[in-house]
Parts: sequence; structure tokens; C-alpha cells
Amino acid sequence: MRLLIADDHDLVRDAIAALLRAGGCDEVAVAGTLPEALAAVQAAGSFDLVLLDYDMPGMEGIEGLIEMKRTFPAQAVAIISGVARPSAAREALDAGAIGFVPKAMPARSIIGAVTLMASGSVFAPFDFLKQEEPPSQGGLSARETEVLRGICAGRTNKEIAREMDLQEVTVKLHVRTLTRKIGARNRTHAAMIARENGWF
Amino acid sequence: MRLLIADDHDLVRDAIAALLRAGGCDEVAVAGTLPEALAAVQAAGSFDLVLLDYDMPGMEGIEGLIEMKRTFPAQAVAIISGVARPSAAREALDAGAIGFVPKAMPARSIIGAVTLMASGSVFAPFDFLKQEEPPSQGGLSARETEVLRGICAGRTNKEIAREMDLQEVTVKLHVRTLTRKIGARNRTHAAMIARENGWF
DNA sequence: TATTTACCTATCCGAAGGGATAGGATCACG
DNA sequence: CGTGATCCTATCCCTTCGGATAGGTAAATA
Repeated sequence: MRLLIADDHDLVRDAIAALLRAGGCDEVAVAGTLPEALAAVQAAGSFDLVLLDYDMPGMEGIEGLIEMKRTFPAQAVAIISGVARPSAAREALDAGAIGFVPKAMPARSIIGAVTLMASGSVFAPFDFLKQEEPPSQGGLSARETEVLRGICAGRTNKEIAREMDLQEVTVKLHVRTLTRKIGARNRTHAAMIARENGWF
Repeated sequence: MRLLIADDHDLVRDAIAALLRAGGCDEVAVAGTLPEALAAVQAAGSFDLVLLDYDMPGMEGIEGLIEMKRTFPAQAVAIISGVARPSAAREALDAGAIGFVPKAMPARSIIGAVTLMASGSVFAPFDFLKQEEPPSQGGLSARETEVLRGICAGRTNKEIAREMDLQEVTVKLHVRTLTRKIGARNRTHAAMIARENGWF
């Protein structure tokens, strides 16, 4: 079995690579960035499986996966991550990933997961995916979440209103209610809270 | 050599543990949280070295290290981290850590680093420590940095002025210049930029 | 000494944020 | 069918922010 594992932390990457080699993977190549990973696939022709870290130079979340699937549509690619939320996993699978491996997964499961994905089956821990998002965002409604996303991008109420096709007053209402809900003092504080909890 | 490695990501933790075992460590215990690590030290009496992840339930940055050193003053404790900045490493060493291991370190260096620390020598990669903070904050002055810290806490200009013993107008001046310097559209954007770069 | 840099204060202004209150529309659920 | 939740709009009001402009001090430096 021929693998490529890409993670920007040398220690973590090489440790997992060693674990896979010990588990019976014939060839485990490594990369530290998305461009390196792309070059490695180009050079090798293809791998049985490519593991991409969700937080790595060049990835920008799910964008890196999309880029790799666009460049090498037939390549089996999985995402590995320590911080991503269930929604990110679902997005990755929707974008064509063959699997999603949380770093919190037991080490003894990795060999099985990798073998499964290399053979063409989709792998994703059920108990991870079934975690719902709502509780993680303090019970914000869909609109409020959208507005909060705009706040985090540093946009003004007027700009948010334009892009959501709403009146500015409506945005202000959402801002007021959402800051109350999450216990923020103002929009800046709300943005920081959203950040700290990794909502976006 | 008897080690304890604590990291909340099972996969990473066990992979590194396997790497260390392969490197000749007789006994490598593991823990997934700070309380677990404390309990493990309590149960074992002591280890030649304890590796604590900087981002782990119960750690709160450097606080977890301080707690362990307070509970077991004689225990050699090192910090391992994937995201921490040089200043955090210096703080850790000041707080009594026997070393600081960035996860970006080459895997082949870990055995040597661990052996070194277990034998009582302080270990910290020189090229990591020597990275200076100033350039990371876009050339902000001391006052501007203080104001930015206040913004990130969600405080208003008036509140920042009070706690810094300044006039509100002065704070506004600093806000204006610092947002320009870091290329932010407004205070909220500035706070997000500071967060993304891990300035606080 | 002159210049630069960081720092502090002031006034004035328009734009944006934050809050109260009130009302209407839609949809799901009991 | 009523009730509640969510969402949208509206009008007033006051606070805060962001910016322009115009000063001043102190310390380091050329």
C-alpha cells in the first residue's frame, strides 16, 4: 500500500508515518505543505491514499482539498484534523474526500481506517459526524449565524445588510440578539467569542 | 527511561509514544488531559520526564505547567506544542519547564531531546527561541499594542482609556493608527487579525 | 541644534453601533 | 385553530466609532 501523508508538524507527521509503516504500509511519503503534496502526487503518478491535514500552509480549510481533487480527480484523498468540527468533515466528504480522520481517533484504528479508504470505501467516525452543530453555537438561528459571520469578517451592518439583501435595521436586530445570546458585550467581543470557539 | 506523554489527540499522542518506544524508552505512559497526567504522576511516583501538550483540556496555556510544578516540584516537565509562540516557550522555561518541544521539530531529533531533558538538561531549539516577537505584530508601539489588547477583550475606547489612565481621544488616536498599520478595516477586524496571528 | 519618533490632548463632525418599542409575516406544533 | 418561534421591517433616541485637523511634550538621534 502506497500512502502520502501531509502535515506541517514534522514530529506529528513522521510519527504517524512511522506508525503506518509499522502497520504494514509499504511506502509512506510525506509532505509539509499543500504544494509539496501536489508535487509529490505529480511525481509519483498516484497514491493509494493521500492524507491532508486540515490546518496546513496552503489548505485554507477545505479549499486545498478541492484544489487537489480538481488537479487529480481520480486520486483518493482524505482529510486529517485535530480541530475541525463535524460540519467541516461533512463539507470535506461532500467535496469528494474519501474520508475524514480526527486526530482524537485511537491510534490502533488508523491502520484499519487507512486500509479501508485505500480500498475505495468512505471512512468517517460515526460518533464524530453525528455531533450536531447547534449546541456549539449557543443556539443561534441561521440568520444570526450569518450575521455573526459577517461581523467576524469585519464588515459593517450596512455591508452585511447589502450582501444578505436585508434592511440595516434588521441586521442591527440580529446583532443585538446574538450578542445577548452568546453573552458578548458588543460586536467585537462577539467576534472574539466566535473565534475562540472555532465557529468559523 | 520512563516517560509520560500527555496530549488530547489520541492519534498524535500514541504515534509519538510509539516513536519513543522504538527509540529505546522502556516505559512510555500516556494521558489525554492535565488531570489524567497529574494522576499518572501521582500513581507512578515520578517519571524521568513528563511531556505536556500546550493545548490540552486543563492546561489553559502555561497554567497547567505551573500547577504540575507546584504539585510535584521535583518532577521534570517539558512543554510540547504545535502552535505556541517563542514568548510562550520562554514563559514555560521561566515557569520551571525542563524544555520546550515544538511539534514542527524533525522526528529524528525527539529521542535526543527527550534523553537530554530526562538527564536534567534544559532543551529548547535555538532557532525557535531566537524568533523575535516585534516583527510578528506589524511594528505596533507599546501603547498601540496595549490598546489592541483592550479591543480584543471587547472593551470600548472609554474603558480602555480608564484602565490605561488616558483620555478617550488618545485611545481613539491609537486605534486609528494601529488599524492602519495592520491593515484592518475597523476595530473588530483588527481584533480578528490579532487573533489569527496569535498575538495574544 | 535640528529632526524624528512616540506619545498625549483638543475640537469638530458624520457614520456606525446599540437599544427600546411596535408591528407584521410565515411556519411548525400541539 | 391558537400559540410560539423565527424572521423581517419601522421609528426614535443616544452612544460610540472613525476620521480630519491642529496642536503639544519628551526622548533618542543625526
